[in-house]
Amino acid sequence: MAEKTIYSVQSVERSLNLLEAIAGCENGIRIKDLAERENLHLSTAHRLVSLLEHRGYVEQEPESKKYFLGMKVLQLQGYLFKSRRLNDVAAQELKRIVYSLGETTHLAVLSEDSVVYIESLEGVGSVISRAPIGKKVHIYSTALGKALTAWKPQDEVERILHRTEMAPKTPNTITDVQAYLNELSKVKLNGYAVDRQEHSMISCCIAAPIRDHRNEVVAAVSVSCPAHDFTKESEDRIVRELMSTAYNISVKLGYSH
Amino acid sequence: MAEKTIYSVQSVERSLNLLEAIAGCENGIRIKDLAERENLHLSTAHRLVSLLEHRGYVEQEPESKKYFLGMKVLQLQGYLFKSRRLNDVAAQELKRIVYSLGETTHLAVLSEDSVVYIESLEGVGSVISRAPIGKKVHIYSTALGKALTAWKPQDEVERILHRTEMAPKTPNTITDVQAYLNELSKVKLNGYAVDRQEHSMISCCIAAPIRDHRNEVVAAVSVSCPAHDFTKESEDRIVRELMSTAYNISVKLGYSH
DNA sequence: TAGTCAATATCATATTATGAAATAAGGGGA
DNA sequence: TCCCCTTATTTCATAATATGATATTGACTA
Repeated sequence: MAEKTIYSVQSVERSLNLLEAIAGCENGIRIKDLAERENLHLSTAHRLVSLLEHRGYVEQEPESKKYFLGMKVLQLQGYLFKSRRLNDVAAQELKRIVYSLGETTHLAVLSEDSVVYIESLEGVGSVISRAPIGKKVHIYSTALGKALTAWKPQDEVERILHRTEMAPKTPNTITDVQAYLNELSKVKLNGYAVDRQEHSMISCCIAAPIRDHRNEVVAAVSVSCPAHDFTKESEDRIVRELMSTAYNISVKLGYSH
Repeated sequence: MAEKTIYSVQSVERSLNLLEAIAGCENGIRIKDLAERENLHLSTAHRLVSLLEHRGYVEQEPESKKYFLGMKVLQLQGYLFKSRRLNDVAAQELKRIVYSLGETTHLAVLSEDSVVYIESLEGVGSVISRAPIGKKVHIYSTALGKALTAWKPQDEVERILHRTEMAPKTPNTITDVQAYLNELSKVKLNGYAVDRQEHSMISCCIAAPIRDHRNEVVAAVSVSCPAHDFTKESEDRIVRELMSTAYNISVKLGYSH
């Protein structure tokens, strides 16, 4: 928590702002609009974006002149997995879950205030489709979110929630900070988190934390299953599989407590 | 092709260099080594990397002080519009291939000089394992590379090859620019590309181009199969499936020629 | 064909990023 | 336990660099 001094390098910050702005534009954006939106002079925006383009971070569609996010990002992402070892280690285990349970599974980490999917495997014939890798969801309505935050310091969780609008996704969604914190106590007690149609009416989800050598929760695995199949029995079966999977992955990451 | 002037913004370029350097370090890297490697003064490197850290692009492991790629990259990837649309659209079709052929399939795009995998599905019980998403491979030894470059202007392909060391991966690898260009003519004639143990002795691979509304090749799908199973019959069967898959995806992307 | 709007390029200048040097924080050895 | 050495972090004056104004090019429309 010890606050580090924050350095500012104007041109770099502007570049990152531009990159993220372009990233957020599904249909691309023209340089002029971009400059306006970011309050930059046209020539400045153009110079910075040209550089990003040259480096492959953004691409310009020749005919519309609109800028889109570039494929370089994918390459970076490829390195991310390698560097984190998580994926390599987790891939085998996820496959095993899918084979044994036939349900869709996800691997996710916490990034800033969000749950970010970093791997997913769709159950053969499963009704629940996998989330695209890189997708962000809120912490408050998902089992993964609960599993990823349950062991964090409470004040940190509160801070995240205060920055988040806890809009109800379904009638079951937890929309109250205190209620969420209570839920987290249960998660810690059980060792796993459950989403009972809180994110979507069609599915329920169970998630378990993955820990590294420091005993820190660094990721979480989940299994989703159709709400109408979610009985006490299936829940127990999934929990058993999931906990052992999460444990195996943790051990491979160096966890030994 | 008209050469654009390349702008340079020192601090931004340095930041991107640092980001990419960190990305390439599987085991993380300390600021001092990073500064040395990039020929930057320690304080400059530190300032820039701190900024990247603050923005979530890199993360510093507290005890070792080493820097790793951050999770922000995943969020960006989630925004990758083109590829996401591509992924959504392609996912269904890839699944179909896996079901019908039982072989591992890949979806890739060209980024800079490389083939980059953006989606992969492993065939149930297949010997060929899927490449990790984000992985880069050279264009000259893979069916995907051929499919992605065959319809590009020849001079562009030549330029890529001249920047690439065409090292033989197997005795079958094409290591000569002219031979590769000839191969591309065949690809264009057939409408699909084949790798006959050119990248690895254990597998063969067939790839077909995916086009968008402009008729441009924007991606390619491939099916890999064990070399010993690669008969004329299996080739035909795969080609048939693959071509219709590539066509379906193209149509969904707006292709209509 | 002229006129408009947006993208791209050039360039002098002031702002900003820089490197040097100081400080803080660990970590290992005596 | 304490000291020394290494490395991370911070500060700050200055020169180099990024900036915005302006000019040019190009594409589209009426």
